[in-house]
Amino acid sequence: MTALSIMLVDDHPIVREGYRRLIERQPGHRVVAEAETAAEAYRLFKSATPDLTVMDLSLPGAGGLEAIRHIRQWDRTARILVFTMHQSAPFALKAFEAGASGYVTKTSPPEELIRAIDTVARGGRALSADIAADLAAERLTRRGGPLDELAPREAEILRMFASGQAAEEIAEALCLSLKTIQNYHSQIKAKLGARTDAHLVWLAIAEGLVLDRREP
Amino acid sequence: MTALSIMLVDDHPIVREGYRRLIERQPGHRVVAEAETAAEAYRLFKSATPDLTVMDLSLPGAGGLEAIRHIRQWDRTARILVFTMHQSAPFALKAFEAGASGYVTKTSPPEELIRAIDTVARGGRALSADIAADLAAERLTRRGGPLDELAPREAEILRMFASGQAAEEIAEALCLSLKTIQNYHSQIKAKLGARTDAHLVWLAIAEGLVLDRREP
DNA sequence: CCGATCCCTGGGAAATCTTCCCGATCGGCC
DNA sequence: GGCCGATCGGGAAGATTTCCCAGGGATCGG
Repeated sequence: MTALSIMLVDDHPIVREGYRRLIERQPGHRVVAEAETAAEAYRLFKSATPDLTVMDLSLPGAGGLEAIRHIRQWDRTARILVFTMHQSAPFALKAFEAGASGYVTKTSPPEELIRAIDTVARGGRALSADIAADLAAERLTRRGGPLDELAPREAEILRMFASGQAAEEIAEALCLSLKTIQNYHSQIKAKLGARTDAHLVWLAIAEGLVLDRREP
Repeated sequence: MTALSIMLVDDHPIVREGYRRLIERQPGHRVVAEAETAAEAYRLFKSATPDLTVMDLSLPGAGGLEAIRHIRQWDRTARILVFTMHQSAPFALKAFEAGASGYVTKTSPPEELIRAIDTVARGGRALSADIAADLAAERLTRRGGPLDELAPREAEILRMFASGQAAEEIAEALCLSLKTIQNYHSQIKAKLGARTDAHLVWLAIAEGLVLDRREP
């Protein structure tokens, strides 16, 4: 096999520069494309067809998760390695759900990124040690997020509420009674121990139910 | 004068690597120290006494702003250039208030960082073009951030509310009537056009009134 | 000094929302 | 079948929100 072709997706040119130098220091690794936005990533992927894509989640416009879904929809065999600053297990889970094969945080030592690239290129899965530890702790303690307490419907309504939708809008969107939404709202606050709507928003953010900046 | 000595402060090793290579490509620029946390930055500054410090705002533990204040408290002549992903005029203002001499976003082309480093080293002030445009637009249109609409008291109450405090708690903390807080709350929502408390929290986050993760 | 204006503080009253309790249905599971 | 939890909503008392209003204080131009 010849060189491994790689596409970089990150909205910070200087940061891309750092990745590129680091990656191309490895023999047999070539960066063949660089994209700044989700749309550009999708477009470039189709023309460059890299063996592997290294993608940040925080992108202007549609977020990185959207980009991953689009690319995977176009090529189900695409290997995508998420490389992001978000040191959050919920983000990592979302990335894998969207179709990523790896998740490495930018706080990791450079060797970890290199190792993850090789692993993912070989068809494997890679996960940052810190995130892996988080997930393990979550599984062991059975309550990494208080969200486990919530029924699916409750979590869904919390997500909509925390993202700013009014109770009436949620009711309409879900074809439910306003009263039902209000009841859920009270129940969710009670279950999570939130005394305030604002507190509820922070909990939703902390659990990765809603994303603070644009999206991933 | 001999070489310009520079300290880098950023919690991502790989990102620091990128900066360092970029900076040291300039003749007469030498990176003499690298720090990952605010505490480390303060400690290293005292021993390395760099001519200029390039600092990210998102640091583990105490944030970058805190580091800037500490360093400037120790050396009022310290030249600090903030280099961060936060493309937000309020963040930039906070940085300058804390004692920074420059603010460049990571979305800027590399040359802008180089130019800013030289400007700040020479005793000047530097500001990213995008942030400068934001500030100008804010001044011109009188509402770049919707928060300009708010009276100081309103902003204060919004901050407390958005950070999760209940109306009653705010009233007690400020020695005001609960009714007053409730009235403010309604008025703030009306002024900012927020239909929902959650929406209000997002606005407060977007304007940098409250900080999502740790601090800047 | 005077009026205009804005900020800060709160009362009143009607409308709305929250909370708590309750019943109903439906699908799993023992 | 019986039990349990998830989902969906009504009812009523209590709390909150909203809108309107008002007085005091500060500032500013005339």
